[in-house]
Amino acid sequence: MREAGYTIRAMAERCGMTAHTLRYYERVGLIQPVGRARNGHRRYSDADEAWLHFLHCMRATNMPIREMQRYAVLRERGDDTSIERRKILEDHQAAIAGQIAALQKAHSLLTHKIANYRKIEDRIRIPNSVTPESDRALVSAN
Amino acid sequence: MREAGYTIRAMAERCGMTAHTLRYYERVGLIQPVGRARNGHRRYSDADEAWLHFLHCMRATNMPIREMQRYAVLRERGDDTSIERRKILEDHQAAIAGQIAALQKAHSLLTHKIANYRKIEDRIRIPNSVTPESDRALVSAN
DNA sequence: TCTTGACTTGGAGCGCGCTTCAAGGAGTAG
DNA sequence: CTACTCCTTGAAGCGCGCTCCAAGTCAAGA
Repeated sequence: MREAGYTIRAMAERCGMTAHTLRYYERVGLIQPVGRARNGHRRYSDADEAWLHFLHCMRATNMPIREMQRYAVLRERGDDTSIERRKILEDHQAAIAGQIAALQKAHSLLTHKIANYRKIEDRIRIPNSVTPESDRALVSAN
Repeated sequence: MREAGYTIRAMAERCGMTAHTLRYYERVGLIQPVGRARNGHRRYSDADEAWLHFLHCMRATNMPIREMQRYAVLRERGDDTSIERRKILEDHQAAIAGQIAALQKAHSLLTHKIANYRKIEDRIRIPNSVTPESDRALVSAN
């Protein structure tokens, strides 16, 4: 069975999802019913791939499935839904900015904590060393 | 019932969690059994608060509960678990870096898509305007 | 005394996003 | 023909992280 388009397996690999997930996305309306080979097997187009990549990117940044569904429905309705779709994307972009901020905060917190652990380890490796005044507060601060 | 320490409600607010979540965290061992007032109500200390803030920060950056449990257990075992704990934090920091990268990629993708939607909207507002050559490819590219 | 409200517990329930199962069909190699 | 692989479907199941429920205790206020 040749015929044009990617098999579900191939597309799953290309998009970094599983075949299960692709069927699931189709079932819940995130992607329109996919073309079929004569034997009934799905055949994905390049357009499908682009859309799936987009979906993957949105999911990977924690857009809920429900929101993606809203977007997908608008997309199917055409260009006159542009403003609503843009709103969804802008909201999600703002959500992303928030996530980035939280992650950066945590990242720098971890930098400090990791440095502190190194100090604790030093103290253990060199048992009788004198802990500098300035570090007294840090060490063992969980 | 006065007595020292924060009520569960107060602590929940301070940490941006619900009282339910605080009990849940205690139940699954993320936090040691909390002190009690004479009537059996929980009373949280400042040390509890610091730890809960840390937990909150880790959860907010998608550290799984299981991993936080591993960390909590090591922390209770004391300073000789420093290396293991540091490893956990370093791994999580790396995970955070990965998340930030994915989010930034999505953020810039959205910037482009949003700009494109604006173009579509312009075309609709000024029906007979000429779409510049350079934009032909972009417009309607979902 | 009665009510109100904040807390306690163990256990059940829930929403999300998949993930797996069971049963079956179609095409290919030996 | 047999065996194997890859696909199909509808439906059930699952892991996570809460979230809520039911029933009870306790203390303060009217």
